[in-house]
Amino acid sequence: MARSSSSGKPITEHLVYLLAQANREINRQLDARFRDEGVPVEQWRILKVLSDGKGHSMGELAETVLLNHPTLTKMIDRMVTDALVYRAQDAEDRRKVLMFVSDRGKQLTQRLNLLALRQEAHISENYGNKATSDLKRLLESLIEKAN
Amino acid sequence: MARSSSSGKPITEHLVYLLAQANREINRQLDARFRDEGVPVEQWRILKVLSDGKGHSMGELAETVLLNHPTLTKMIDRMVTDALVYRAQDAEDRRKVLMFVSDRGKQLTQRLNLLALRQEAHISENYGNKATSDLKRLLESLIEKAN
DNA sequence: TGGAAAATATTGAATCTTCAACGATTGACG
DNA sequence: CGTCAATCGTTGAAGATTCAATATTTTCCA
Repeated sequence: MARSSSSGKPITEHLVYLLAQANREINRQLDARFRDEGVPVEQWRILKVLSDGKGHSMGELAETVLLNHPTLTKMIDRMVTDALVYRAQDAEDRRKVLMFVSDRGKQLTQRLNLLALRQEAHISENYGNKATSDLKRLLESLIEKAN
Repeated sequence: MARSSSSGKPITEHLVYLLAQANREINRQLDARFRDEGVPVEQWRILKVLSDGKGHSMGELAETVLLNHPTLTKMIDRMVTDALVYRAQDAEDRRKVLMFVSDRGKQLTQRLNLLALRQEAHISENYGNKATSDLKRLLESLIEKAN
């Protein structure tokens, strides 16, 4: 006890560490499922958001896909090169750029959605339905409070 | 209902997204607290693990601080430059490099630990003691199952 | 023992991300 | 109206991460 006061509690007991660890692990597993499609998880997020067919501005998109602006701009550049999405200028506010998903992008999105749903199902099975939904609920409310 | 089957459930309902979002947010807040010390959260993890005074090999360290080997090697290079840690060859197994924290590193670690504990306290307050410990418990068991 | 295979850490090149600065457009308001 | 500040997205340079390949040491076992 004497010595442990200076070293603090172990890192594995910090929420910030547990979140990082869980995130890393789950993200990795999804990445592994996406391997064949060669698409990083971030691009799936982008595609998924755009798949409502409406145009989304870069700013809004950056916010919801958890990337900062310059990172998103360059990731979108790559996706445009791959013909997954395209840009259009917003007529209402010409500072804005609206992003849309292409047909090719839509097809890819569906394949990725399927892989993601399989992962969720796999987690629910191994980890338990209740635990999974409890965890989600807690995360949602943590996120809400954190803002 | 008709249309939503092709678009799948919203991304905000995916565990993998909620984890990413929560992790990003909490990590950011800690980073903000570390701002004055100019130390990224990853370096705090390294310092904290090393602060038991024992030598830790690069492999073991990489595992527990959630970095892959080359990333860790280069981050350690920077920390050596900043005189926070130092390397020593393992006498038992000369393939291994053992990492130790310096005195300067120890002092920094204590300051960072304090900031991290304040964050935890702040979260517990705003988010609730029970919710916090429930969340931790669920994360721990998710991580366990995921391996 | 000797030599192939595995384990450990590092390196260099390529890729990705971030930071600070910029250009263009819109909004605010004197 | 005119101009000054704020918003939006992009860019170029710097910094960090990753992938594949390498060097070194140890382990295994024929």
